Amino acid sequence: MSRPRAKLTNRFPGCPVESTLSFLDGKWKGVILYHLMEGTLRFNALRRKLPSVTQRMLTKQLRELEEAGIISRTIHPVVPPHVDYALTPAGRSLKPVIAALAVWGHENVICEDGRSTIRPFPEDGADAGAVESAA
Amino acid sequence: MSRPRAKLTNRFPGCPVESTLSFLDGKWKGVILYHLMEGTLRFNALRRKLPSVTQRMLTKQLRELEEAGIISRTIHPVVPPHVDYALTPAGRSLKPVIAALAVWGHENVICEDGRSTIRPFPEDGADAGAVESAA
DNA sequence: GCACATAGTGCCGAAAAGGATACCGTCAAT
DNA sequence: ATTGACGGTATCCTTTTCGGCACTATGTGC
Repeated sequence: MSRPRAKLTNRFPGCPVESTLSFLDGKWKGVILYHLMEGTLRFNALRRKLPSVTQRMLTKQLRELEEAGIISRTIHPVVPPHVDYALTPAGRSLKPVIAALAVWGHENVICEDGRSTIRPFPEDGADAGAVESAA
Repeated sequence: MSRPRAKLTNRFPGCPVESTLSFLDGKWKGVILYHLMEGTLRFNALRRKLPSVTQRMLTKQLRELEEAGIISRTIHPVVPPHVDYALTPAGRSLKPVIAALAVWGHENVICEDGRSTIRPFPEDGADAGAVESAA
C-alpha cells in the first residue's frame, strides 16, 4: 500500500532519477531523512524537529520510509513506549544524494514569505535571438 | 500558480533538502531534467522520450519548470511550430543533483513488474537486540 | 481522581495532482 | 479533400495527498 503518489517507475523504464525520487517523494521525507542523517531519533524528538507536521503525517511518512527499507523502526518495549528511528544501510547510502540536495538548496534557494524561489543567476538574461515564451 | 504540491518550504525553515525537492516534485520533472541535461529538446522529441506521459502533463510540468526558472522555452515562430526546451544556467546548476539521483537510482533501485524496490543491502539483517517493527 | 507523556490509529473532508479525451490552427504532402 | 506533424488548450473525472481532530493504551506523578 501507499507507494508514494503513484510514482510507478515502470512507466518510463530506465530513468534512475525518477526511481530515486519515488523514494524521496512525500511531503516530509526529505526533512526526515535530513535529520536522521545525523543520528537515531525517537518519534517525538523527530516531531519536535518538524513542528508543522501532524502526528498522523509523520507516522505515515515514517512507515513509507520503513516499508521502502530506508529507515528502521525499533520498538523498545518499555512502559512509556520508546521507538527509535534510524537509517538502514540503504538509507545511509542515500547520504550523497541528500547532501547534493542540501547543497543545492542551500546555495540556490531563497525562501521568502511562504515561497521558495531560485536565486537569480547572473547569466540568466542571455537571449539567443528567438522568442522567449511570453508568460 | 501551481507551486508544486504546496510544498511550501517556509513551513520548516532551513531545510535545504525540501527546498530542492520542491522544484523536482511533480510526476515527470525528474525525467524531463534528466533528458534535458543532454541537450535542448523540442516538445515532441521530449514526448517521444516519455511515451507514457500525456501531452497535457508534459506541458504542465514544462511550464512549472519554466516558471521556476530551471528551463527555458524558446518559440521559433515558423510555420510548423517549433519550440525548444533547454536548461537555464539555474537548471544546469542542478546537474550534480540530478547526477546524484541518477547514480543512486542506477545502483540501488530494482524495477520489477510495476514496482521499484531498493536493492537489498548485505548488512541489512543486523539486529541490535530490540524489537524490530513487525509489519 | 486527574492529567501527562509516549507513540500511535481512525475518520472526515478539502484540495491538489494526475489521466483521458477532445479540440484548435497552420501548412505540407498525398 | 483528407491526413499528418507540430505544440499546444479545455474540460471532465478519479485518485492521492494532506491536514484536523478525536481517540486509544499504559504507567507515573500529584
